[in-house]
Amino acid sequence: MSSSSSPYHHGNLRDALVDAAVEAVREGGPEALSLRELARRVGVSHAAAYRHFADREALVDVVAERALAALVATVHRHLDGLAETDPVTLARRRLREIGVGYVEFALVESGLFRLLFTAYPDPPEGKAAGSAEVGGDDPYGMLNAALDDLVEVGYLDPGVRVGADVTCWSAVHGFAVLNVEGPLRSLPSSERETALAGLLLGIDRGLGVGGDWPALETPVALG
Amino acid sequence: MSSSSSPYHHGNLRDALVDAAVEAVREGGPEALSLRELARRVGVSHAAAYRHFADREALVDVVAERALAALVATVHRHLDGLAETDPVTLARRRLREIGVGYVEFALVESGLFRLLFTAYPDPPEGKAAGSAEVGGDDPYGMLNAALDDLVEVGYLDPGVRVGADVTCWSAVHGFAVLNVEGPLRSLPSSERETALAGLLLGIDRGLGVGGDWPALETPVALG
DNA sequence: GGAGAAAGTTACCGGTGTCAACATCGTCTA
DNA sequence: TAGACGATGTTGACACCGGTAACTTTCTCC
Repeated sequence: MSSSSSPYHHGNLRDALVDAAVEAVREGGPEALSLRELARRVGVSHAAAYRHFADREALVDVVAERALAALVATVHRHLDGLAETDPVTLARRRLREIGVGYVEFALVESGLFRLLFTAYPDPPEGKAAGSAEVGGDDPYGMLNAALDDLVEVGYLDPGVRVGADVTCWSAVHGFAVLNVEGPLRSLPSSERETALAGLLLGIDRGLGVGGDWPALETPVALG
Repeated sequence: MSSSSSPYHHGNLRDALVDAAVEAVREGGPEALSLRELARRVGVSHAAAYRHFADREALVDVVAERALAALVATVHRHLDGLAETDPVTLARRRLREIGVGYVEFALVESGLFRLLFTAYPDPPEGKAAGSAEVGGDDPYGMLNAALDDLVEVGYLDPGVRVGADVTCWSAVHGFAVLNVEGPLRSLPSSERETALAGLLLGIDRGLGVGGDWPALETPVALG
């Protein structure tokens, strides 16, 4: 009497819960992640989740990992779309596309983005901790790699390089936050794009070593 | 028999609730703002609050106003501490002190800061809406005033002026967010200060019209 | 001195996270 | 092959939360 209807054991509840959680967060942000609601959706009793997650936070952390991976994927996609021969221009456009991808993800997947930054999987911090850090699979690593490239091709002064990572991250992240959940959230998207273009241009110009490089001409398109 | 013990009517429940709410948020952030807990603290039944606030959100909005006022006050305090004769240097240092004050507030009053940006009292947006906007009593207005000053004294190119407001706000806000609740939250404060100094220097340098202005020398001190 | 509004109260509803006790199932071993 | 055991899922409770309705007390004003 167990074969038909619903089996007592779900089979892979954990994965099902995570999938449902990701979906819920995509649609309603972090505050839409309710264990009971998830259990309901998956067709399981409200306490079942505790066999797989210590508490709500533990599930949030797993969703955050997924969100981070998705963010990295979006940025990578932007990077891969780059066709450019001149190494200096390529490096500059790389940095810029990281910013565009970051902001695009924040706007398109705002639920995941918001959750990600209330539970960021442990920080870059000391910059010397983890092994695969620079260039690794987090936005900060990619940013650092891009900045190092800019130094290598001679566009970025090594002295300026030091604080550039935090500055770039701050600017782009701040733009994203202000536009996703902040006071700029109802800006028309055209204005938003020109504003972002201006910001990225400011970064590019502010970083340049002062040579006679022409400005990057490509417009910004989000989404 | 109403004079002693506890009078049926509190007297000024509304103010008491707001005060208690501000205190709770200062200590525990937005998620610590519970109507029932507040009612308990003030010594009143849990439903009493609904005579003064439509719902929780309404109280949050009032706290947000207070938070905004406190933020503005902090920035103003930094601005008032400026003694400088040269108009260009003064304008540049004004812009910088706005950034420092903003970040300082975010770090010192992190609870209020976090609440503020989940319920920002309606946005600058169209830039043409409200009356007392530029130079008014919100950080965005102060920022715009400072940038206009920079144009007036000849430090900032009018063409660059256009997007400068969003860029500056994004950079400083992003820095604050990353350091308050984000991946940089456990950065040692000395590193934090040098990072902020670098960011503000980047802004100042990126905005400069290219004259022979010397770099601002003052270090950043938070708190 | 009433009438009526303002500002409290209690009692309830549905929602949440979390835990303890119990039921069921697969699996591994005596 | 029988049975024990651990993994997994269920039920029922508890303590919170925000919110509403109905009732009571107090203040104010005519």
